[in-house]
Amino acid sequence: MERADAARNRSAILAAASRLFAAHGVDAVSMDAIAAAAGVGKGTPFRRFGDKAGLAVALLDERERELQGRILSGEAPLGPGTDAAPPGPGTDTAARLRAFSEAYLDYALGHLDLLRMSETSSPGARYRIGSYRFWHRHTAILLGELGWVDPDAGAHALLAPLAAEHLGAVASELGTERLRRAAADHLDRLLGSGT
Amino acid sequence: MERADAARNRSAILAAASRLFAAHGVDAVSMDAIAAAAGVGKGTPFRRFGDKAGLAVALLDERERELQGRILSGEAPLGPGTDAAPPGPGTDTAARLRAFSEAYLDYALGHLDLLRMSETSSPGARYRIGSYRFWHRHTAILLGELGWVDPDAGAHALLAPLAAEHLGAVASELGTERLRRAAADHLDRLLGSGT
DNA sequence: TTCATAAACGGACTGCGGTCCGTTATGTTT
DNA sequence: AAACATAACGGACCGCAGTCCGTTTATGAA
Repeated sequence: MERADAARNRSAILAAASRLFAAHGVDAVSMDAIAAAAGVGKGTPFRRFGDKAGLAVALLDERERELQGRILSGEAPLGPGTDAAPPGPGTDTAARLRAFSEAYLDYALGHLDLLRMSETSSPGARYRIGSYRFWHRHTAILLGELGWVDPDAGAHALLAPLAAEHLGAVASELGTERLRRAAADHLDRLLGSGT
Repeated sequence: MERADAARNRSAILAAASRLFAAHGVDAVSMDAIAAAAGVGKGTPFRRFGDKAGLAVALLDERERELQGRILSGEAPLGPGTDAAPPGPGTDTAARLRAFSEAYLDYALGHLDLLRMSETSSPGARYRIGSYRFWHRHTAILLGELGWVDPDAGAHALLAPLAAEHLGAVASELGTERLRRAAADHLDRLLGSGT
């Protein structure tokens, strides 16, 4: 179990990081500054969170879990719904994918800079963090239900345009409204719009 | 025009970088090391290429231009072919997109680490470099010919799974063969496989 | 209460990307 | 050929992410 001082420092660091990120932007805040603001030594944030990306992940954790909860056990179309039947061709799998894409977009666009920090700090970071594995697994399962040949690979391809890096660039070039419409169109084309 | 010493240093730096990258991998080679190996001061590579990503772009330039040439004026299906007719619904636009995807995959998988360096150094780097604008423009034009509602946004979405970061992660998880098949499948779904 | 142990701490340290500015080379003009 | 203007140079310098290790502190056992 976690020692008392460790727990105290963890929350102090998270609070300081949250405050400084909101005030100056994620990129403009150094780990030194966070440690100083939290009243801890420079090494502590690294021991606690690994690196700056890990800190971002920890800050995103709460919102993330909420979305994951809605997916796992929330209402349709995002979640499985109250339907007692086991998941299968009966439920509208395509609708669940569409709902996921929209919900994820909402989540991501609301925390773009934090998400980008969590995904782009080290090479391949995005694909290693737990949350990506979750989104990937969820997507792959649904694609499997739809009969895709290689759901794992398909899920990666489906998630690629949802990367923070991509969203940030496209949103700033085309605006979020066009981005949302394009994401919906894209999914319709992949899943078959009418089906 | 470029001064003689500048030209000399530029090629010395490119040669040194190419050699060191091949020997130790892109990430393991510092700019200091490149400058030292090229026999120039530490500031020179930065003045010449801006940053490490710019150096990577310069090294990719030749291969890149070759592919761009084949697209602009090469044979079908990648290029417009010898067809004297103006581009339009007559030529097989979907086939050109498929050919582009395959050719780009070959190019990218052959230089993954260099490409990743060029795309992920600074936030949004990928979307600013000239070559991305080229691939995007080409793709958008073809999507326009196919009657897509928002070809610009569609092109971004189509290129997202071709990002170096994405290719690297998926290739190391699923292998290049599965990756290639998945990319082809993905495009088939987006364009309509039979059409 | 004391003690032992292991966890946590903190700040000095390293290496890197990138900048700055006084110095030097280049090529042009007279 | 000499002087001039300016482009290019080079290395000291900065800030940051991340590491290391001697020191401190929490905690459970004696």
